[in-house]
Amino acid sequence: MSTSRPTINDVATRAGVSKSLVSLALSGSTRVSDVSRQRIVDAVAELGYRRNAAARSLAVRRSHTIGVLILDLHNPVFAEILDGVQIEVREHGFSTMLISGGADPELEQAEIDTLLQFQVEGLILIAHRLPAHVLTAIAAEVPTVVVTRDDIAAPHMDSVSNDDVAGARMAVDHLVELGHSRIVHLNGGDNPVSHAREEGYRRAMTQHGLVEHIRVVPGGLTDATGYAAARTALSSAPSTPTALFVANDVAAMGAIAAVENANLRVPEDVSVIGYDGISIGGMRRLNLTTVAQPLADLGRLAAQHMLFRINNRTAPATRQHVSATLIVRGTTGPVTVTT
Amino acid sequence: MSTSRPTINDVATRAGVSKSLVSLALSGSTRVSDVSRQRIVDAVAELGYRRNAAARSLAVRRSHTIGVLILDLHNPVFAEILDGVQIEVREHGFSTMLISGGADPELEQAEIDTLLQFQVEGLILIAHRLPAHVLTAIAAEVPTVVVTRDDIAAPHMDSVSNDDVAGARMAVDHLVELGHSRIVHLNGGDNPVSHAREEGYRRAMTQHGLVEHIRVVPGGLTDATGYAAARTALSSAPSTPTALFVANDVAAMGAIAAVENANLRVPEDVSVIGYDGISIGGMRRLNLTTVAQPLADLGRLAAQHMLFRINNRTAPATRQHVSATLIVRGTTGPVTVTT
DNA sequence: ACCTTTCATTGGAACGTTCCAACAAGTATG
DNA sequence: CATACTTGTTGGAACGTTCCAATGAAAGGT
Repeated sequence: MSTSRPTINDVATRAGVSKSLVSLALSGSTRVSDVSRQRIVDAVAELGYRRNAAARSLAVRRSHTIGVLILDLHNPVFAEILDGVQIEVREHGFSTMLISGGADPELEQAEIDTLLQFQVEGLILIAHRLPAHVLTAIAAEVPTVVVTRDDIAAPHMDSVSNDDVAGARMAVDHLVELGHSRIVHLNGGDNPVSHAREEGYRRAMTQHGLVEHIRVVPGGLTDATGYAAARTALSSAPSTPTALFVANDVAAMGAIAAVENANLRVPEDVSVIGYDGISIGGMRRLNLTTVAQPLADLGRLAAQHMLFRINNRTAPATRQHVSATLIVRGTTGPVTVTT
Repeated sequence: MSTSRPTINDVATRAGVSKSLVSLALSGSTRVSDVSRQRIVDAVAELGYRRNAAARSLAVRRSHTIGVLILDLHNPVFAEILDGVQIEVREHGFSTMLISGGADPELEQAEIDTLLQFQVEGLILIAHRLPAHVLTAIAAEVPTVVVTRDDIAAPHMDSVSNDDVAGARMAVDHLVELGHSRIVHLNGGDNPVSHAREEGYRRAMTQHGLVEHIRVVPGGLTDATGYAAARTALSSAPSTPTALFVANDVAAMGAIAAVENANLRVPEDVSVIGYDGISIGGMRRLNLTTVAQPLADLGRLAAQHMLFRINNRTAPATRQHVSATLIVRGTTGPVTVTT
C-alpha cells in the first residue's frame, strides 16, 4: 500500500464520500455539493491522486488518444508537420502516441499494431510506406488520415497533401520569369511525391514552350543524391543548365554544393530552387529559394479531419490539397549568360 | 456487436475453449495443447482479434510504456537522441509515448501529467525546462532519466549527458593547434548547457596561456542569435578574432553567414567551430567543423538506465557523461594572418 | 398533512484483461 | 490397485474506473 498509487477509493475514504461521488466531482459535474467537492479536492491534493487512464479508457471505451506514425523524424519536414498535429489534437483534449517507423516497412506495421492495441481512436500517417492492401485494412478498422500522400484511396480514409504538380509549376514559373530556359529537374527517385513534382515540371515547361529544354536527371531526396545528380546535370550536358529545380530542399543543398565545387556561383551562374520549405532553408547561410509547403497547416488539417471522422465514421473520404507558396531567397536570380 | 472490437471472450467461444486458456495461449505458455493452440490461433486470425492494452495494463498493473518528453522536435539534436531511445526501448518490448513540450514550460508540466495518467513506467526527459522542485517530485514518483542536463540532482534520478566542459576544451585545443590565439566564444545564453561550454572555453584558454585573449560574446542557440553575436564579435573588436567557437551548430551557421556577409572568408580569414554534431552539419554545403555529441548513444544510454531503474527503483542515482568527438570539416583551418 | 419534484449521494455492474486456485483425466510410482 | 504427480483446462476474483438505477433527504405544491 505504500508504494502503489492511490486509487479513487483511497480518495473516497479520505474525503468520507463514495467513489462514485469522487468520480462525479472529478469529471466536473454540477450535482456535487460545494462542501463535498472541497473535501474531495483536498483529498486528491493530499494523496497526490491521479486518474488511471487505462482504467478510465476501459470503462468509457474511449482512449482519447490518437496514434501518429511518422516515417522519419530526422527529416525536418515531418517534424514540422507533427508540430501542427500536436497543437490541434491537444486543443481538443486528446493525446498523441507517436511512433517513428525507422528503416524497415515491416516494423512499421508492427508499430501500427502496437498503436491499435492501445485503442487509439484514430491514426495519422505522416509519409508512410505501407502497401495499399494493408492501408485499406487499417482504414477499415480505425479512422485514418494520410498526410503527404494521396495516391492510395480507401473508403473512409482522408488525405491531406500539398499539390505537388502545382507547386512544381510555381518553381518553373519563377525561373522562367527570371529569364531561364535551360532548366533541369533533379528528380527525387521512385516515390509518388517525386513523380508528381516531376510531372508538374514537365507540364510547366511544356506550357512555357520549353519542351525541347525538358531534361530530368534521376536523383533522390538526400544531400548526397542531390550532389550526385547536380554533378551529372552540370557535366554531361550538351549545353549546361542555368537553373536547377531540385525535388526537395535537402537534395537542393547537395546540389548547391556540387555547383560551387564546379567553380560556379549560385545564383550568378546557376540558380537553384528546392521544394518543401524546411525551416533551416531560411538560415542565412543557406538562404534557399524554395516552394514551401504549409507544413504546420498540413498537420493541423490532418488532425481536424481526424477529429471529425472520429465522430463521423462513415463520412465519405476526403482528399484535401493545400497550396504551396514560393519563397524567394538568395539561391535564384536572373539569368546572366545567354548562349 | 458489429462495430466494436472482438474481445478475448469472442475468441474463446469461437475456439470452443475458456477465456483463460486463450489468455494463456496468447502469452505463449507451454501448457496449452497443440490442438487448442491451433484453434485459438485460427479464431484470433478470423476475428482480427487484438489485445486491449488498457485492460491488460490494468490487470497486470504494468503499462510497458515509457514516456518521453522532448523540448523541441525542430532541433535536430533532440530528434537524433530520440531515435536512440526508441531503438533501445523497442528492443525490450516497451513502447514509447512521446510529447513535445512546445514553448510553454507550464504546458510541459501538464503534458507530464498526461503521461503519468497513462501509467508510464518511466520518464525520459530530453532537454526539459522544469524547475528543480517539480523535477524532484516527479523523480520521486516515477523512474526518471534526464538527457542533456545534469545540473539538478534528485535521489533516484539518472542523468546522461555530454561532458560539455571537456567538449569545449576539444574545440579550443583544435583551434590552438591550428595556430589561433584570438579565439572568441559566442555563448549560448542563459542555460546550464551553455554555461558549461563557456566554462570549458575559459579553462582551456587559460591552460593554453591565452587568458588575455579570452573574450565571450553573449549569444543564443539559434541561427539569428549566432548571426548577431558574430557581428558584434567581428565589428566591435579591438583586434578582430581569427576564430569563433560557437555554442552550438545552429548558431554556428548563423555566425558563418555573418562572417561571409562581412566579406571575410571561412576558414581563410575566420575559422568557425560549432558544437553538437547535428547531421545536417555534414551536408556538403555546410561542411561544419564541430564537437559532436554521440547523440544516438545518449538516447540509448538513457533508455538503458531507464529500463534498469524500472527493475531497481532504489538504485542510487547515476550521472553518466559520454565524451564528445571532434569532427574536423571545412570551416576551420590554419591561421593565415598574424598581427 | 400528503404527494411530487429536485438534489446530493450511493452501491453495484460493466469494461477486457490476467492470474490463482481448483479440477478432471491421464500417467507414473509405490 | 491405491496414491501421487503431471497435463490441460476452467471459473472467478481482481485491476481502477464510469455510469446507471436506486436511495434518502429536503423543498415545493396543493
